[in-house]
Amino acid sequence: MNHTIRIVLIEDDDILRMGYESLLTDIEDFTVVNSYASYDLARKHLDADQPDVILLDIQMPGTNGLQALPFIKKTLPNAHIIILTVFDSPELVFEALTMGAGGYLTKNSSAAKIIDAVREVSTGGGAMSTNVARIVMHSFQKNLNSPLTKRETEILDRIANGQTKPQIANDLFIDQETVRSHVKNIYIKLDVNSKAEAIKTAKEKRFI
Amino acid sequence: MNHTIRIVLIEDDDILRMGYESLLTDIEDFTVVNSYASYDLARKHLDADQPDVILLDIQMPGTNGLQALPFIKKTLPNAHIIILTVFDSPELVFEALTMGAGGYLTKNSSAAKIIDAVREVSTGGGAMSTNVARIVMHSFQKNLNSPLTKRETEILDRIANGQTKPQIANDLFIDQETVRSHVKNIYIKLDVNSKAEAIKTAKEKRFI
DNA sequence: TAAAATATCCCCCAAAAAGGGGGATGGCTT
DNA sequence: AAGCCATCCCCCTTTTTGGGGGATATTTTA
Repeated sequence: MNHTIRIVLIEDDDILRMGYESLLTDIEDFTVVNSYASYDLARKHLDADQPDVILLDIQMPGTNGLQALPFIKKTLPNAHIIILTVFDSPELVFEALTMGAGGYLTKNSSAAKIIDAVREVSTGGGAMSTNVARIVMHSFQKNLNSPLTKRETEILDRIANGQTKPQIANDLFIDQETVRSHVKNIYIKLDVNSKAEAIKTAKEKRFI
Repeated sequence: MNHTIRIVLIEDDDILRMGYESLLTDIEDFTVVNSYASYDLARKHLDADQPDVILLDIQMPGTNGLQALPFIKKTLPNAHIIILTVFDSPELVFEALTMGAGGYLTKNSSAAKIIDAVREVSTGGGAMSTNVARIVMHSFQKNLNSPLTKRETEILDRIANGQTKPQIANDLFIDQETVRSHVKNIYIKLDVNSKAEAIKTAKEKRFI
């Protein structure tokens, strides 16, 4: 199959945009159908462009990349979007990920990585620069030195999922009073005295 | 700096293990200090091996990779661990991520990807095969067609974090009764009638 | 512009849950 | 033998919840 990957660039920096365009155009099965300096400029053309992959800058004049993402997904549900950014703060990364980008590259990514990423997302894969991967993996990592026992962790986890003590007791086939005892111990260990505080503390310290 | 990256392989498949060893040994700044068919065999040697990077298979006889991970991290806190697996189920991926691996590769990864991954994790970066990246990114992606309004989502999110209505009211500078109204509407929209159900449903449908 | 959705607030009520205190018991590990 | 762990029991008050019935002003959308 000699299917050409149709690419649209949305990047406000002229130099970078031309750089990407030149880089990607040189790839045999890539076609850069259009490139724009902002989403506001791109918007009315996207439908006609019918891109398979959109390289989308976050910081842009007017509608920024993250704001544009939902609109793009509505207009072109089948397009794969790769976020480009110089920032790599956890907050921005997670916000971008929740918006449903197929890839997230920091701008220091090498040419080879960018080309790989385009190919990956166009086939439904995921692409992440190593900075982003590190941030994401760190967010998953649990604290291995939790003061909580297995049972306590199990129970606090259920509390964090909104279960009441009676429900938890029922699910775990133990008495409500047992759950209560565990909760008491959890509160002592975390030095808190309410559900909300326990959840907050436990999440901050990655006990759950 | 001509620092050699010391690598240990723990992989029960003889062919694969030798394949990796041959592949990695050929890299100038890589040294495969040892390779083992199981964690149980590797355990007593790891301290002497002092690896920078450990390639760790998940499915193994005896202690499997995920079970071994906490022990390895305790023995060698500074070693970077790359999980190798043929499976790529979300459950396994997330479990491995919570254990604190620095990389997660599926076994269909190309030689180049493996070499890249070793280099990445040895410098504290993250490495993820595209399959894994896809799974992880999908887990973050929120449902863009949530029936909940911004305010309702905000409130449900706080409920999911264990906050009570009075606390939420206080934080948002609104009346408890207002919070109550929103909660009522949330329950109607989600067709539930308790906190726990609302959280469960909203998480399943990725509204929060 | 008119209708719908949204965000805000008010009252009634009973049932449920939470949290603080005080225990006990058997099992397992160190 | 001492500690931790998981299990269960009782006292008690306060807080929270959820179901019902509204109102009103702003904002969005059709």
